[in-house]
Amino acid sequence: MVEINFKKIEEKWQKKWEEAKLFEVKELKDKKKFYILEMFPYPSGEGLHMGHALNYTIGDIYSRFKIMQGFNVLHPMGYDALGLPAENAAIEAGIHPEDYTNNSIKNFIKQQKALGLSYDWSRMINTANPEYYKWDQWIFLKMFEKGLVYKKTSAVNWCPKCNTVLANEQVHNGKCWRHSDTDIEIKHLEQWYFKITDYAEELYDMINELKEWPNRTKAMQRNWIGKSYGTEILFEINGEKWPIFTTRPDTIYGVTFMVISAQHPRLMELVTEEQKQEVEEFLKRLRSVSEKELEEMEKEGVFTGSYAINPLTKEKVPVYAGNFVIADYGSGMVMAVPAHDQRDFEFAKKYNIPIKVVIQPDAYELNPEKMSRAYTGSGTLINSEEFNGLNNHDAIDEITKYLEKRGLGKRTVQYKLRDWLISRQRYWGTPIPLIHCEKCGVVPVPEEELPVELPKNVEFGKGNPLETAEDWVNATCPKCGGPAKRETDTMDTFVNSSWYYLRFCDPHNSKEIFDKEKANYWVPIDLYIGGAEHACMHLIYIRFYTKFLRDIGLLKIDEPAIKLFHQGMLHGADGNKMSKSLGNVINPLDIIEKYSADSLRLALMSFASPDSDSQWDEKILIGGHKFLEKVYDYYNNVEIIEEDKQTESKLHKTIKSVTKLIEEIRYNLAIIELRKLFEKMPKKTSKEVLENFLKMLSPFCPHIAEELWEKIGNEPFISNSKWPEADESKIDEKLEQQEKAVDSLVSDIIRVVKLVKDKGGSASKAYIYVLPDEKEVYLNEKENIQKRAGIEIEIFAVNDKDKYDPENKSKKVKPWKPGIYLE
RNA sequence: GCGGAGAUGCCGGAGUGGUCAAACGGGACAGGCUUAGGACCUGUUGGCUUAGUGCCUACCUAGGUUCGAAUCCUAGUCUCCGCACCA
Repeated sequence: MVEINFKKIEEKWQKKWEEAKLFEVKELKDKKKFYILEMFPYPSGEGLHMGHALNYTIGDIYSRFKIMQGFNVLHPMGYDALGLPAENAAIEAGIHPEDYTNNSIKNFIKQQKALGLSYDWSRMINTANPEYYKWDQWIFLKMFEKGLVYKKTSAVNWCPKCNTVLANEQVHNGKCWRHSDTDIEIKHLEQWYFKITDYAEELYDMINELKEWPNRTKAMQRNWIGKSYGTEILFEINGEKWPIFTTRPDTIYGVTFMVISAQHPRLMELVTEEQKQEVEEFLKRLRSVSEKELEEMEKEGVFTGSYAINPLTKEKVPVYAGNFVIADYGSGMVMAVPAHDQRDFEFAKKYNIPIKVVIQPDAYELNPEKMSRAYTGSGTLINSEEFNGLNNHDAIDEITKYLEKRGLGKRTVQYKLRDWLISRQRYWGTPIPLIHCEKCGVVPVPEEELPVELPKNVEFGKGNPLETAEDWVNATCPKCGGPAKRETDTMDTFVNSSWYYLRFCDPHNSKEIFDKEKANYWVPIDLYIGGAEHACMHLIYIRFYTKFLRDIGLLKIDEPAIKLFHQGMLHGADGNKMSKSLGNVINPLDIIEKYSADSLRLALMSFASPDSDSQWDEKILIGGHKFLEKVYDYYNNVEIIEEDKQTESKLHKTIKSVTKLIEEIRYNLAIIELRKLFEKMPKKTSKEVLENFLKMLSPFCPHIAEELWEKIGNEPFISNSKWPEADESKIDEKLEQQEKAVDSLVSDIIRVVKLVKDKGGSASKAYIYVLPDEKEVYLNEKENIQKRAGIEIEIFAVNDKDKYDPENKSKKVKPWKPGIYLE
């Protein structure tokens, strides 16, 4: 077999694609568009890792497939360049984040090109570029204008490693999403928020419209947004009506106390003089614990000194401040029914608060004295005045109606989703375009002054670096012209990635965020590919932004992406997550160097289905590499003939299945189909077979496909040639059957030879007896059969007069099941 | 606690009512080629049995539906993942 210089071939075609601007696209009205996007990377100094390579290859195959199918394919790439890791890495390396980031991007591009990815590089974007983040600021101002931006002081999540606050979505299990070893601290700070909760309802309800999103992602989003139906009930405390939210109004007669969140902004209004000290001590203690510890803490609380009046019973119940009530869910205060809620039960036991049973299960009788846990099941109402005897499910409705009639409450819907905390006390992010004026208060930077660029001269390492840029901080108030100060918080980097897909439609527009017509030509994204870990972060934010931009008239779509695809996690060969400390990291570039980009692409798609987790396996890589060598070798020696019905039949069957499998992103199976076809391609075959096999191979292994396409006498490029269509009339099941019959004859001969030899006999020739009308088929395959079975054969029809058949084996012959006699 | 995914032969991994002892790859084994090894080619790879056959046992466990189940239903076991004091 000849040595193949994969590297030379790959560089040759990468250059040609680039020179031909093969993947650059424009809006073409008469062509059907297809927008395919992989989640853009955060360009770290480490360069491309295997997960990136997997992600991009999945997208690239689809993109190439769609191009060949005649779609106008937008397939862009950009860099999510702002963010803390770059800032930290830059500080560590002693260089400016901008230089650090630009180097990383250059490195990324080089590596992505080496993979042979079909991007329209002319549309590349870099979010750290002021021409990009200018539009982040522009959107911010639009939101500000619409009242979707606000500032509030509250308990926030602080990551001591990042040195900044985090959004709710970025706290995973009480730890920072970037530092899984770092406990989140609770701080009370004034921060900027986006009012994403204004969109909670639509974000929740429209999940149903996301027909081609993975179910688990939709489930996670539903869970995260957390819609629940319930009743808001007004409790009077100190002469004032306080609303509380409950999903169990049926238990209202069982309320024996109330709990207000320790983080509630109005908590102190309820605290009496006598209880003040105790409450403050409690709060102080809570402030010193991390979020994680808070979650693991026992339910605790202190009496506030105030009493609430139950609107139905008129009973007075004590109000406690508690550590287990969430300040910004519902109204931050709950009615506590210890008999029928486990948390309330534990709290009541701890503080000796009475327990009142109001729902009796059908099977037995509850005794408040003897209960060891709350009864949360269904049953019949007792101790509930006129509602006694009602089934509790009906009571939910009845009691709510009763309350509504008297103006004491109403049906409502609550969401778990919190507003998006976007303030970050760090440098490498989009500056918030606001100015603080002593006279005028908070004043937005006028649109025409955008972008507010990041100042270059800042000091890193002491709190928020922006505060050290005095020239920058000191500004004039756009309203009164007086001295003022710039906002030094920057925006969460998730802001940048929330609308980047739109900028790709018109990346160099300096006049507006994007041309509406261009954007509306390309959107929505037809196929969006990325990791599942973004289900409750990026994928909620991008939906929110899309809806907002629609509402200000820029877009006509409701959702950013039609189909969402999550690639599986690629683990190291040892089954663990690839990590430097475990030493199981495989670098894509090393593999490209040692084997080839095509081999890597093939391997990445062969480990398992692209959406399931898999392990790196050198053997699969080598197996694929060998396959490509065989293909190359084959095309260099194949003899082209006019027609090859047998293989063409197989070809068209394969076209049918491969097309479907690629469409469904089941690339691993598509590759298997191609391998099966190749296995059956004979030394002499038709151009139709040769061309179409290569076409189908080309999305997976585009370089070698181009090379061999040229070799068999075609003009470049196979990359934009027409995807084959299955011709049903060429699929001949009879030929397939014959092929199977030949296969089984071969293995039958081998089996019988072995049996004979095992019994001490010998066999040097096999006589084969077939039905008369099958004879020709077998004769045509004679050489093939001899070679494969490793024995000389002679074929007779059962009715041949002069056949040699000493044991009368022709008697056993059935259709496509020849008789065999060995000598 | 809530929600999601899954459990298939030595391994990876297809298959989701019959055409399934179950694709494809890897490994192992046998044969060919070769001075030898590698590479390459051919075949075998649940058990028993047989001149290429037939039978039995199999797709986490236990039941069930069906003429028929790896595939559907019920219960259970285990694994992975996400969220989690959301009232």
